[in-house]
Amino acid sequence: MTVTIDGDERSIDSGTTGLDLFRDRRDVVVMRVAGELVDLARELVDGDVVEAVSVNEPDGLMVLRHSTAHVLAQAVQQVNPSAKLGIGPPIENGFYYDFDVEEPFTPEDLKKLEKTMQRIVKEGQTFSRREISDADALAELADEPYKCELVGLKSNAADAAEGASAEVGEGGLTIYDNLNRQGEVKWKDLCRGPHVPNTKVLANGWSLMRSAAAYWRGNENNPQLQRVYGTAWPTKEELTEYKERLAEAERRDHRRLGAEMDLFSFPDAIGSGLAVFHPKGGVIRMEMEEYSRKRHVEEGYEFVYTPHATKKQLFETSGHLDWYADGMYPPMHMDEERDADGNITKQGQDYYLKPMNCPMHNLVFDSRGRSYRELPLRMFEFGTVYRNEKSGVVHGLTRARGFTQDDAHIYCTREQMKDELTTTLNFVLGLLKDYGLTDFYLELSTRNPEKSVGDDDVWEEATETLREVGIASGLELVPDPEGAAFYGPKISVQTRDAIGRSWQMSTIQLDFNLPERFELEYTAADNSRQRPVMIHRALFGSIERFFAILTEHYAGQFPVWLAPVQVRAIPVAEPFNEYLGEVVAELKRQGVRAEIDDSDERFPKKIRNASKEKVPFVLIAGGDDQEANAVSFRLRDGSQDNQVPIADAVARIVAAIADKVQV
RNA sequence: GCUGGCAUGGCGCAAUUGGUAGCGCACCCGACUUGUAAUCGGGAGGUUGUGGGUUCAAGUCCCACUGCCAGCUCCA
Repeated sequence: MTVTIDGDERSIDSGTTGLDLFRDRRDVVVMRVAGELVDLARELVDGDVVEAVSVNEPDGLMVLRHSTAHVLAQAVQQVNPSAKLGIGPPIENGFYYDFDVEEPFTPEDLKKLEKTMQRIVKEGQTFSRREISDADALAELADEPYKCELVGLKSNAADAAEGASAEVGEGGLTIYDNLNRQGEVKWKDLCRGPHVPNTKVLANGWSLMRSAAAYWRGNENNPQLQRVYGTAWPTKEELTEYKERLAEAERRDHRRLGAEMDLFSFPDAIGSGLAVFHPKGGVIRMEMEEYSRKRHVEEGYEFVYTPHATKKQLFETSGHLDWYADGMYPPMHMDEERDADGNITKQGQDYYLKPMNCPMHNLVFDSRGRSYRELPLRMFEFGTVYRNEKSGVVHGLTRARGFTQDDAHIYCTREQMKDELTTTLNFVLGLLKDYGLTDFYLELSTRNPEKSVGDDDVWEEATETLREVGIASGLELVPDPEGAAFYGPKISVQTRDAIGRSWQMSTIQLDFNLPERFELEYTAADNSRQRPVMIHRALFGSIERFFAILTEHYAGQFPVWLAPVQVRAIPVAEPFNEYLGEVVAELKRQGVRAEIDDSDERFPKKIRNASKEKVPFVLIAGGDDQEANAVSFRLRDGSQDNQVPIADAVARIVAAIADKVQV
């Protein structure tokens, strides 16, 4: 019979499997037949179009990780036969498997499980597929209540739970038996497959990472299972590299750098998720804000300031209390008066800390009659908001309970909307680039019918407008179905940082609903009353969070314009203090944050201190420099540039700041 | 909020079976000071996150609370 293998037609005997075909290619873990991933052990039939799938490509790697998850589950049930199986899919960088067990896993348990897995891997067990009817599966898996639940849900596995489609898919059910070399069944699991042919393929490229609870089928009303996370790679070298990437991310963690570099802290006395910025962090933040202000002025934004607290009514009008009351700080009951007997003599009222700035900006818009001549009206504010984030989600500066949005609301006509969105998107991207981010893509978040207000055609128009603007940008546009806020669709700018992690940055939301709720109006050219369209736009999202992202992106080595200390002058010895002091004075006159280290420490210690503080420019002067009326540069990478004439050195530093370059 | 773990001077860590809380860095004082990541000596600093309990005795065991870490759920 004839099959097509990786584009070449070949004639093969009946009964030939992928194992036979790809015997010489050790990297091939699975194959694609007519575009579908199947086990190598599958027998091919006449006319099949077959592609080898290497462990080094995404599909192959996923299969490897899925199979590793199976070995984990096998090990868990070997150690603890009463453990019930949940779901065990591959994920980015690895896999997890959920178990219902009496006692949560301890770190020692994980070590023991790794040893057990190691034995299974070394034993070279094969994954053997067998088809089974629903009824037979339910009978065979009677001891696995979660698997049985999945059997009942299989027709819409994608909805059943994240990862459920790894276990059951549309069509017939399959069970994988793990066979030892004698062909004995050592373990089995309901699974859609495919799998690598043999556990030996896993080799030494995997590792268990951590355990934690997870809700069954991702619903917090369901019981919690114990989830074990692992990672798996084609080779031990790639595993080691992955672990090194994790270590690098840890070294860059803004919470760690924030403490080390004295940038900010979260005093217990203030409360969870509420940061204070120390002087060095304050400088960085001030520079970030100042530059943003300057650019907003240039782009025609006007600046407003609004209070942090407001009466309840405002958030009833906006609808925020309907949707987000749980996420708001509880109300403060004000102005109530009682007599001596405790009877209320004056009704009080509730005030809330603001979780959003938009209602306040609407009130500014509505403070007087507006003309079409004023539109687009662009209001900007560094508006500090407070949100009652659940205790378990607070995370450094990236998820705080109090933070400052660089928030703008643009009021315009429907005709202006598209141009305005285009301009805004370009402005946003340009500004992010100025802060040193370069790698972007867009995400289009569309309506969630369960969590939204407004008419369909209005949503449709808003969504299509955003889509057109997104496509016109030329950036990749990724759909985010049902990800929109209740009042309108949004486009968000995602950025990848220096070590490849993506972050959601700016959001641009189109909103026809709040203008309606606030009954905002302007007078059009024909003297009619018209409703403006509102564009919500945050660029950093939150300044605190952007601060954290930049800190991690730069690993604390900020570009000169943001660095808390831009120049540290270090005399080789005490006699040169005065000479270097004059250079520092000149730099200060030019607005540079320069300081001299005239402490009693010895020279090498001063170099070390400057290095640990990640100061971008270290200026050194000794006898050679003084004679030449020069200074020597030492940069953060340890490189040097000796005997640079003072005027040149100053010019170089001033230019590096003005050009916002990294050094 | 849920599950698990953790909490010892400013920071990083130590303290045997429950038995006198130590070390390094930073800080203060003194001496030293000539070319690229740690000069030497001395000093000060902690009722061990908070509140209860068990015990002759608690950093260590138990309970509650607060905070932090990981994951889940959530994220306007």
